[in-house]
Order: sequence, then structure tokens, then C-alpha cells
Amino acid sequence: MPELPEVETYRRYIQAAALEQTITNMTCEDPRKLLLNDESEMLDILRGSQFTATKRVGKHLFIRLSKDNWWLYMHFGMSGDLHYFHEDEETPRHARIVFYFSNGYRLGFICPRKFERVGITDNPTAFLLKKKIAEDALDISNSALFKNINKRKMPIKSVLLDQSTVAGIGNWIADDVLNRAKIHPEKLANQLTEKEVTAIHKAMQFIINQTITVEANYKLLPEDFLIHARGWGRANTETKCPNCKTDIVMIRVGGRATYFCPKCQVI
DNA sequence: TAACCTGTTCACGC
DNA sequence: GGCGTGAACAGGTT
Repeated sequence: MPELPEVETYRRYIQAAALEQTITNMTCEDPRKLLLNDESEMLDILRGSQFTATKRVGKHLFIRLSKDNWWLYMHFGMSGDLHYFHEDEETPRHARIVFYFSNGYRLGFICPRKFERVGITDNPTAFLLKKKIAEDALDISNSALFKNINKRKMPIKSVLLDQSTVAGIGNWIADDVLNRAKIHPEKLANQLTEKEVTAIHKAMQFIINQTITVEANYKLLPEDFLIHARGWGRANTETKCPNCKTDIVMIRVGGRATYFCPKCQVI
């Protein structure tokens, strides 16, 4: 479930493991589906190039290439992962895209469900603009968040999941943010007060920063995170609200499984 | 076993 | 154009 904290963890992983190494090749198991650009065009740019820097906005990762102004782009879909390994090791399962380095190491982009995407761009800003990606959840100001939320007439949960409101929030973070901010997930976004949006802003920063701290290892998150109440596929009815100990309820908002406390989070 | 979940996009209808 | 709904993608999990 790569949301902002996972992608930030991948960014740091590349930063630590795969910078300044000459790329000799890239292979892709299903280029028509997984690559956003022509494979041979990508190969021309990648070969002989190095990763020199990284940049992340929401769930979108950009890796600067040493050749011209090119950046490699990665989106991890619902199940993407990265694994840096030596050529003597076995290629990780589902590493459908592999970058080869001249030092004998490889970077595997693991795409179990083929929902992941890799491409190149010479203008990340324009790329994000075209995709209508808002400011990153860790960077957006309280007033910009209010402005983006205030104009929408949908349930706040759906608005938080919309990457044009704020970038990086996925399903479980949206639930945890709203529980912490004590706002009902179905409350219409344009009915939220400035004070409520401030609570969302604060909860969002806290939850994301905590999750990055544990490198997105959910089991290490504080006990009062609602994430522990998620059944991941089946409602976990035994879980209590971290704040008031009321039974957590599961509903569907915008077609997505949504967990909340009926006592703390009222419309 | 079959249903469900995840992020995103897209098609369709109001 | 805004919004809601649902399908599609693929496979791991339960």
C-alpha cells in the first residue's frame, strides 16, 4: 500500500544504495503496460547515465539522471517495491523492471500486480501539473489545504484521497487523519470550518512523519493509530477507538473501506 | 474456493 | 464541469 511514507522510504533507499553508479541496461517484462515511454527511447537515455538525485511529491518519485535534464519517474501503484541486489543473487520475485549497474548490482522494481508505472520526463513540475497533483502533504500550507478542501462538495474522506487536493494520502492515512482530527469521514468538505481543517493539517503531518520514522513498518506505529483497527480485507469488530474506547465502525465512503469512531467522529 | 482489497483512471449517467 | 458509481487492472490474502 505505497502511500507517501513508503515512497519516501523508497526515495531514501535509492539515495543510500543506487546513486552515482553507471547504468548499463534496463529490462522490462511488460513494457506496453509498465512503461509510460517508448522502451528504446528510455534505454537510450538510461544507458551510460547515473542516478544523481531524488525528488518526491506525494506518491510520485523522480530520480535525476546525469544525462541532460532527464528524470526517471516511478509510481508504485498498490503494491510496488524496490530491491537492490547483486547479480550473483537471485532476482526478486515480480521484479518485472530491472536496472543494471556497471558495478554488478541491480535495482529491481517489484510489480506484483502490474499497477506500477515507470517513465522518463525532462520536466517533473510540468508532469505533475498535467496530472493535477497538488502540493505534497508534508509541504502544503494550512491555508492552501483549506482552500482546496473548502471548494469541494464531497465527503471529506474522498477529498483527502483525491491527489489534486493534497498529494500522498491513501486509504488508511485518510482514516487515521480523520480519527485524530475527530471528523466524520462523510462530512461534506465544504462544510468544514477552518479550525477543523487545521486539525486535519496537524494530524496529517503527525501521522505521516511518524510513519516515515518507522520506515512505513505499520507494526511499529504507536498503539493509538487507527490503522491497527483495520481488518485488511475483513472488518475487525473487536477494535476500540484509541481515544474513547468505543467500538470502531466500518462503512464504505466513495466505494472505499472506511474505519471511524461513531462517538468521536460525528457529522 | 471465491470474495475482497489496494491506487488510479476511465466510462457513464445525472 | 462536478459528482457518484462502478469497472478494470493482477495477485496476495483470507
